[in-house]
Amino acid sequence: MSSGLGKTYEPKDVEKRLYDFWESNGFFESNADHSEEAYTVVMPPPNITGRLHMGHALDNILQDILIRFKRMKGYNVLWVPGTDHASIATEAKIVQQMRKEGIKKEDIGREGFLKRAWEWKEKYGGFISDQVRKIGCSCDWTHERFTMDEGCNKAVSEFFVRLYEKGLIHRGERVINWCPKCLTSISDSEVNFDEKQGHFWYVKYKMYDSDEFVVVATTRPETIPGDTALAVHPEDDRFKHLIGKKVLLPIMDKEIPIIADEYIKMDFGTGVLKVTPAHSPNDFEIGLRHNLPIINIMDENAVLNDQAGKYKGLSRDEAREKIVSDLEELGSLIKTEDIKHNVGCCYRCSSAIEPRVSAQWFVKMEPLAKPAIDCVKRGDVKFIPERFSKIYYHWMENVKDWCISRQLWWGHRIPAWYCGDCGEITVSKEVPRECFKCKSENISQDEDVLDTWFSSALWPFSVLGWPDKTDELEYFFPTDTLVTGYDIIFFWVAKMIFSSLEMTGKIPFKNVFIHGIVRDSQGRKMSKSLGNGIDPIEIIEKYGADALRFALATGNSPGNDMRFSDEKVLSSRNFANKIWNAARFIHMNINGENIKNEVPAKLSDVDKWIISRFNKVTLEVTENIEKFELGLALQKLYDFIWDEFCDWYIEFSKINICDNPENSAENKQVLVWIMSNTLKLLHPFMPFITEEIWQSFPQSEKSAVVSKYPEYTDNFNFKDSENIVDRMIEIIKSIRNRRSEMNVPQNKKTSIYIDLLDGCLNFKEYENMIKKLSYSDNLQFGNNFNIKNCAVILTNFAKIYIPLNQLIDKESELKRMNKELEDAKKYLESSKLKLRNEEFMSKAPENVINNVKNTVSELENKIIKIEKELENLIKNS
RNA sequence: GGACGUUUAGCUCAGCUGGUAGAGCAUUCGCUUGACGUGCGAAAAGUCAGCGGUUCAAGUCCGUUAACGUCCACCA
Repeated sequence: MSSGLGKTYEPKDVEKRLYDFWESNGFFESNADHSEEAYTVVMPPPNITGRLHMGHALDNILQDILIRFKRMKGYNVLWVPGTDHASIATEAKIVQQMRKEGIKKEDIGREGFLKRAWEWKEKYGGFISDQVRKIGCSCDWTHERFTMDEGCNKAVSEFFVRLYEKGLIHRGERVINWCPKCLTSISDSEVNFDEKQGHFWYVKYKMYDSDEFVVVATTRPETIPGDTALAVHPEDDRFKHLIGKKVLLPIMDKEIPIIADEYIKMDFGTGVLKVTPAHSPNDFEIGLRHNLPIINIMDENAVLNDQAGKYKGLSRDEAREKIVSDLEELGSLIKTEDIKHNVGCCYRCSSAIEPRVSAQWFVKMEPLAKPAIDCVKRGDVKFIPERFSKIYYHWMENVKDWCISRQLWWGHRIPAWYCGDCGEITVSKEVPRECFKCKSENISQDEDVLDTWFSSALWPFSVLGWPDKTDELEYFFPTDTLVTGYDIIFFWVAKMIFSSLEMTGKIPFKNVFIHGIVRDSQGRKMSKSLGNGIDPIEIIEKYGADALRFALATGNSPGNDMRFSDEKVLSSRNFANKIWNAARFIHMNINGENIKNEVPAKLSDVDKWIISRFNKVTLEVTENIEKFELGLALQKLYDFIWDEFCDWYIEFSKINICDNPENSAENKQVLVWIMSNTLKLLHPFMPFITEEIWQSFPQSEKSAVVSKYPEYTDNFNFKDSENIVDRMIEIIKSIRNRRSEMNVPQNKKTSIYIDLLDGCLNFKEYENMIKKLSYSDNLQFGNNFNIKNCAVILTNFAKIYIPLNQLIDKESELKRMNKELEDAKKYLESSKLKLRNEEFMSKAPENVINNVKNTVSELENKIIKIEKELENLIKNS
């Protein structure tokens, strides 16, 4: 950029060019050269299902801030990007796409389908990397990975086989969550419970050998054909005499036993439970305890099968209707009650889950959970904010076995082969030629694929080469920080922790930095069905990536949700423009001169003031980022740049450069130096604009990306100068304030007389600055001015007179002064009260007491002055 | 049924280890000031949800209540 450029920052002109520059220079690349301490982040791989949404943008931006910061801090930084095959989600998308073409999965077969899926992956995976680049993420593309690439496949097999050999993976028949629409099993984490309106049907079950009957309350009469017992509590006096006897299963004309089990709650429903082992996890357990038959009455589409007798062929909803009416006809239905109850639904398609017994693969969780809990308890893995560790514990401590097989095609095929002869299972990393037991070659691989989280669980180390012992694994692992949303703690974070401990013996990451979700301006979750989603790429095209980044990072506090609104982006864009123009101003003034980008030897108080302030901001921002308080850090940079640098230092400089054109070299040098270094501080947050401007000034480094992050130094603490300039600002502000209160327009200049009460301060050097910035055409310093008809401002160190002649309204001035007096007296009283309080005096720390003492003496002075001025005012009127 | 979060200016939210509350947007007034009107200067605006406690001192720590929100569990 140069001074000849436009008044506004145009992100479109720079973003693509700079990203290419960074990437082609290899600034983001890293290797295990052991040069410096490593800092590693693996990107939570976005699903290849489509475009990135605002949540991804937030997640990636937070990572990029940390990564760029650490890189500039001198770490050997590795940020691994990648995408997730997202088994079920992607498969559903492809099926949906195929449906539009009138094709079914079965039409093209497994191979044909996988071919299509890989084409999908190429296309959408590419979109996503492209979008990640647009956001400005400085990840190492030479390390880009995919959860189904060769290395990850190898890791998945290794993981599966090792767990299997250890007895932690097994295949078995259990009641699992079956989605009749996705046609696959899903894990417990993938079931959402939605409250739905339903009914309690009270059904009569007649005793087999008497006219006595019991009543069962059920929400699912369609499962009656699968009932294999009724159960009551063993201590329930109402039913004790019936235990062991048989009842007639209505509509099926079948006898089933009444059993006793402690699981039954006497005070719930009628106290009698119909046991349907094939269609309820709890009933399945009861069935196991009592050796009950397990009758699966539904097929994969949740349509009733042969076992349901005459109800065969009906969907579960049709069957419910039919069975209820049949029961009614038989007189077995006693009453129907409306109830609200929670129904498990598929997290993807929202259809009601059908608990269904089937053969699936499971990971035994208990032995894995314990070390995973311990490593967080020990603090090896830290959650930020800390409260999320509680959620993690709760889940880990109650975790059930993990169902990992899915009846899908897109994903990692289960590395297990069944022998057609002896029926044994061969589990192997390599494709086996024969059954390990009977050596038969008549073997076939399991048709199912693995849960998508099975491969994501390995992500932090599979991307570094595991299971091979690579240099990268040695050097970059464990990774440092995982950045992710709280909505994914169970799905992913927990699984990575136990998998890593089990496979590598190490934690996967030291910190888990949790952020909230991005909501719309009304606080609603962004969703497709609501149509309130905002596309981050559209925002970038309209306002620039830096504006998007600023909007998402500012005011963001760990773990909390945030709202996204146009106003926020707009003010972010304005901030970018502000910086742009500050730079334009500097360029206009240095006007091609060869300015050294360093702190000059000779400094004015104003120079020292801004350097000192910059130094403090550097310290605070660094500390904030290290504590993951990114929103706070950014806020401080914003305030520093806008309020201190632009509104004051640049304004001071204008006057100085104008007054001493031949003597302003140092001033220009400070402008360039502060600007350059502030841009560095800001670079992790707004990489494009900072780089663009930074490069326009003389630099010894090639790019802000690889420049050294500024550091706090004691050499730049100029307390005295800070004090002087702060007071100067106070004087200017108080004059502006008073003028404004009296409705003096800015284009009307006034005289100003300043009586400095504090001998050690000499503002004369800055006379012109004060004069111009307080809209005055005549400024005088002196003592004991005697000026009539003027507004008087009293500060702790100065008495300022503004003659306003005809403008001054004595009435309002009197009123104002009286109020000022009153306020001061009030404040004085409360301060004095403190000093009289013995406990305060004995217990409060000395500096607090001194502060109060100072306040008291200042206030006392002020009150005397105000009273005197009041007297003058009255005398003169 | 458990757990957690939020409650601060009209709106959206900051406020770290306790020391008389801040920003952005909106509002009002004034400004073609030599980078920026995507700007400059100024103003108004808060019983920090209620109650109780600890403390010399509470927005901040503890307890409790309420409203809203989230997660977990789930009984047929």
